[in-house]
Amino acid sequence: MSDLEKATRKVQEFRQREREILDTALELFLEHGEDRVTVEMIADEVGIGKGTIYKHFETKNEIYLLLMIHYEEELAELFSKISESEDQAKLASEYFRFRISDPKRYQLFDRLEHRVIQEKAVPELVNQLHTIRASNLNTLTSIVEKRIAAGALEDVPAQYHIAAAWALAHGAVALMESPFYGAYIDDKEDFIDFIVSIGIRMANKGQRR
Amino acid sequence: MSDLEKATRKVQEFRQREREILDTALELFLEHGEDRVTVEMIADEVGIGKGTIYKHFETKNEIYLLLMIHYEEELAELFSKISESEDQAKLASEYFRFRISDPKRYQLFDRLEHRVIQEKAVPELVNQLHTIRASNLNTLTSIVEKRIAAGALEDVPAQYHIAAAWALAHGAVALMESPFYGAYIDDKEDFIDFIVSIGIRMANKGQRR
Amino acid sequence: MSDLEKATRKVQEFRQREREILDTALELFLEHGEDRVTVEMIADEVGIGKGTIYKHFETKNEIYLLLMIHYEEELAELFSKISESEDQAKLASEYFRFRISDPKRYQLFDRLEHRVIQEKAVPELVNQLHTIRASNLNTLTSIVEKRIAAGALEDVPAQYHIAAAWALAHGAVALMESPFYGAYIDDKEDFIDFIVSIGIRMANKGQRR
Amino acid sequence: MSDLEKATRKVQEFRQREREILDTALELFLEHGEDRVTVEMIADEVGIGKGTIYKHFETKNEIYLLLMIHYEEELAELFSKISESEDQAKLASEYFRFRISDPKRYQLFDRLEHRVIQEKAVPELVNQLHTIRASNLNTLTSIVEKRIAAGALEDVPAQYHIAAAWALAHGAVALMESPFYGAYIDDKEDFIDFIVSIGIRMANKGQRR
DNA sequence: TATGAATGAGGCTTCATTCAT
DNA sequence: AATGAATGAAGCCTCATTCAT
Repeated sequence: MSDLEKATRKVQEFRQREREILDTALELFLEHGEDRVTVEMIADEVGIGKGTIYKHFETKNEIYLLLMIHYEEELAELFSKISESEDQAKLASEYFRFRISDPKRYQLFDRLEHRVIQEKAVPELVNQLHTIRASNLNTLTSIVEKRIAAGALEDVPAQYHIAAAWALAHGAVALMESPFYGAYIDDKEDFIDFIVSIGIRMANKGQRR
Repeated sequence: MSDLEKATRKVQEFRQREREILDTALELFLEHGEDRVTVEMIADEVGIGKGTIYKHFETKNEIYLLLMIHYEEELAELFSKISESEDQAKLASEYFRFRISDPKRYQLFDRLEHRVIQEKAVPELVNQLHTIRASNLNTLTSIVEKRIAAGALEDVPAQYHIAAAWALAHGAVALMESPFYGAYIDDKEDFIDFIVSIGIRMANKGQRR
Repeated sequence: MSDLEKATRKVQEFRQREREILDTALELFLEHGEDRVTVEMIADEVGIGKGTIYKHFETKNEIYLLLMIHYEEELAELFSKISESEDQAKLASEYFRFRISDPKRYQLFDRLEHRVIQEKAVPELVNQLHTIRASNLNTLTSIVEKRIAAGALEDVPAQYHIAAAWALAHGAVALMESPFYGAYIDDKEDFIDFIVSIGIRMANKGQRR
Repeated sequence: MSDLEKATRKVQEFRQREREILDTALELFLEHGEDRVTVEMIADEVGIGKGTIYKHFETKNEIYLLLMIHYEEELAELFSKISESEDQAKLASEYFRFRISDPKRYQLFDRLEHRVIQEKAVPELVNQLHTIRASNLNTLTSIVEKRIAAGALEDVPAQYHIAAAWALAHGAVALMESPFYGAYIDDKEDFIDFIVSIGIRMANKGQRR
């Protein structure tokens, strides 16, 4: 094996390990709650030393943020795939679906963002996260604007459509995940259908006030 | 003053102090974030000793829960006032309005509940909280059922109407409070109008799918 | 015992404990070197818990600085005693003597100051330390100026006399304390006499260059 | 190129690299303070791997000591140059001048020596350092003894002359380098002249006590 | 020989809770 | 009842050193 190949492999292994740490951290955060998970727990679970984690990430907060950024990047990737296809109308519903698809993760990130912003930690990464998000939202906005222009959607600012959908999805997630409110709804499948129908209705044919 | 009067007064003072501690704690949590607020900070702000707080509450988690319970009790009180009046149609919108009225507080409690349940702390109080909530929801449910029966609302399980409203309110709060998404909406007043109109529409005239 | 007395006693005990921590810390620093002494060691030696130390001092650096400040305050006290007496000529030699009297402590503080300034730690306390020092130097300066005016000392800026004496004392301390250079001098008593004679000569009758 | 030449070159390159590491380490220690400089920083600055440093030096303490030894060797070299010349009277003043010429380096080594001795690290190198120093001091001592015999210097043990000069130089360096005391002297050039004149006086014509 | 990923002991600090007064 | 000093478990992070490649 050439030196170059060796070096490449090393770099890949390093990246792989990083991925492994992040995946494990996410799992543990979801399972035990972010407060209960220590850096040492993550290291133990991955099967590496505590110090190794700090070769990859400067602080625990950086782990939080990288997780969030990856999430937002997944979304961006999804968007870029759809954008290439002809059926751009799907974009909005895919966005909605993605946000709702892994509610526990979504809620975790919601809490983490609050915490990280509260502590004013790693502001560069927070900016990066927000930049990606903004880009995703822009993509979405332009799609929605086209559909408004085409008369398919009520003529309010495109942001309103998106924000309302976001809010409904966010709220639905919170509800289903809540130990209390989740139990209040018996047939979740059916309820989700109901929510989706609302989402569609609220976009399409509203007559304000 | 008789011994009884004295005792009564003492009890009242004790209650008053409890109220004061809770109010101060809430203020501090909202201002600095629940993680940054120590029991000592609360005691200092109230002007009492740290130990005194532990005469009133067994743990810090108990403070969290009592705050949440009070919130839910306020809501119950509001309900009982409205229930006496003839205009029960107002109930749903009042519920909605109350939930949205102090978004920071609402979100704080949302985070606290997650934490407290995660840690399986003070389960009796969690139960109590959930009992009050259930009662409030029941009140709400029966109102909504009556209105469905009267043909004023779409005929889906009453819970769906309530849960959908809850979700929309919850999501709208999260959106407006988010440092990122909040900035995405320029004219918040107008957006709230839009959301409210959706809330009404989604209850009234839906034609599913 | 009245409540006031009780409170007073408590405060005194608290002060006493603070003193105890500082004394113990100093001893340990001198014995094992500042790098080897952990906060836990200090706590153990005093016979208290680690956390208790942090009721008295915010950081370990604060302990360093308080120790230095106390040292400088001792010196100030000595000065104020002498200033009241008629024989102010003694002041300079007392200063010299004090600086030289506990060489290990002096050197410890020298190292600590370097470290603390390097780390830009607790700048308020550093300022406080420097303020006391400046005051001590001012006292000294005015004495020396009077003696220059009286023709007892060579007419160079008073600071030169003081700084030269300081430098000689500082150097002598370093020399005696050095494991290597200290061994280079057999009869330390006699050497110190020699140094002192230099100190006197250098002040009195110099003809520059 | 012959194998011998190759080997020789390799050895030279290895030596060169060692020199480079030490130079870089010194620079970094002076710039950021010895506590803040990690082995990794040194390696990065030199542009080599961390592990490579450990091919040259067993521990970080060894780096400290080699730096100090080189310093003392520079001094020895200076001495050997002067010793060959006729004007041996210059020796003492050159010693003095050398010690004072790079005060930051001098102080760094002073701190490092304390630390290394405190930790009882690499005692062989400490011995080596002290051996070179002793040799330098011996050279110096014999010169001074000749000048005493010639009546040029006061008749006290030669060590006293040397130690006094050392102490004065050491103290002067400490004073000028101190963030506090350094600021106490306005015109440093002039003050150094003053100190030097003292140095001369204290050697030449003293009348003890 | 050169590398740099991995290690883990060790240090500082925080804070909910206890308890003697 | 009120106090606040004392506690110590627990967490984050650093960095000299090792070792497999």
